Amino acid sequence: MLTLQGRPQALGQMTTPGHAPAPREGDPLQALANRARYADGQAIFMAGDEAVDCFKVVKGAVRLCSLLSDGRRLIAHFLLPGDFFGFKGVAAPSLTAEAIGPVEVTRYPRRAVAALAERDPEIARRLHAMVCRQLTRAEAQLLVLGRMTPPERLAYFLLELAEHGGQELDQGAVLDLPMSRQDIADYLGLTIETVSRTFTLLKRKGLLALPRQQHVLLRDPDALRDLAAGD
Amino acid sequence: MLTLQGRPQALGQMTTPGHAPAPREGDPLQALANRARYADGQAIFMAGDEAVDCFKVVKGAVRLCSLLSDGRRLIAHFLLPGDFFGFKGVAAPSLTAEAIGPVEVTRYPRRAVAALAERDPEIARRLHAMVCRQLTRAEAQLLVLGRMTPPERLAYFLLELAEHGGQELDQGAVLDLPMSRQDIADYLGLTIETVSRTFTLLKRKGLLALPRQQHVLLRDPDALRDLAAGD
DNA sequence: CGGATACTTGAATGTAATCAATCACAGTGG
DNA sequence: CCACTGTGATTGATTACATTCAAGTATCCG
Repeated sequence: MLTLQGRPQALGQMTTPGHAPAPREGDPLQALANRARYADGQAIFMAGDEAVDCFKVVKGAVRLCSLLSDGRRLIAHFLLPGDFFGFKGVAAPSLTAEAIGPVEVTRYPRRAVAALAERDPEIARRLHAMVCRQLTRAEAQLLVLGRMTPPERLAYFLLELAEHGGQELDQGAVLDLPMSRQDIADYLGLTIETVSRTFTLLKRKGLLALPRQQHVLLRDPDALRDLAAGD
Repeated sequence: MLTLQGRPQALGQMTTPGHAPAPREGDPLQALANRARYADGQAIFMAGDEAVDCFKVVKGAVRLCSLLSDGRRLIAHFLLPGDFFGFKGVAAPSLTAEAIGPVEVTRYPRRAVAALAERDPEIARRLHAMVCRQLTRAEAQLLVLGRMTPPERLAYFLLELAEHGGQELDQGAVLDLPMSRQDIADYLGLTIETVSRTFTLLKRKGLLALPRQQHVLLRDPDALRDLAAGD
């Protein structure tokens, strides 16, 4: 019932080649691109501020989060290399984007993107498809936060991350977690302790191993999939 | 920090006049419309099935929900008169739409809507804006499900409902709840008992009154707003 | 008015949160 | 190279709170 979407927000097949800043002919969007870097924890944009740019992650990871005044935090999305963000609508963003570790992004001026979408229906279609995918993704996550147990949530998270890479994970893929346990907790609506205990639980059950704190070996992807599907 | 969006998915200002089936000249979308009725509990479309139509609620209420195989359910959205649904992307819907009580909807054939959007950039823009609003709404709800307490969740729900009507609620608006306590529970990620107890709690605190089971009088909208904002 | 359903309330349980300490690890400087 | 230090992660003990199980009560409909 719960199906994981691969590559949640791939807007196209732009395999940005390394660090070449030259616009790629095939993609009019890429002509608008420029690079930017952010340090660990730095805000890329803030909820409520006027949105001036759209982004694509090139290197590193980004979190999109909401914050309550008493410090409670929820991370709505993690963005990894290849993911686009900040493309939603024209108004001010409702989420804050922050760098997880050093991050490198491509930046597209919002006005130019909008103008391009006006002229080029194909671009408009791609932007629309992107937002639709994000919505589907968010809806799946509502079920996770509203009705799933901690082990189910963690399995969901790990598989989502694994499928982003697109790698076959049937032969014990090793997953690299760029984010902290606190980030994972804030993504899954749990505390850091519960995330830790749940890692330990899944380890004891033989579903995964933790060779390093930031590395996860998925020992039994099928069992994890069953968990993540909630049945 | 948590801002409620009024009229979450108003696609236009189509003030559909009662039961007139005639297409309205000003709106090319309306030319595609036809009517349909559904009985209480009836599925309008099912997650996974091919999407053939888009909808607008005319009368009654609709729930969009996910279901796990063991019966756990989460309602992602409630749709009320004036709300559009089923407009997301071209693929199969990820949520099931069900009638809450007898429902009357306008139906737009998906193919025709897509074709219209191809020809008419203004329509495409409206569709895009609609999906963006839904995404923003879903992101706000992630925070609710992931980090808020039961009273906060209920206050959020009630205000969201109140603001849908667009009425000024400063002078004790009476709210009509078309859905059951179980529906509210499945929307807020709680059990039916917790929803009930939370109603009682807010009643004791003087924030609201329940003249009938389905009617809520918002006695102190400001306090409710503070609760819903989580601070 | 009767019966069914939906909602509320109560008591007990279980689970995740909290509070607190220990452990592992990366980075630094001796 | 290795002890030292600070941060982040894990583990343990306790608490708080929503869930579960179980009556009771109100409401709606025929």
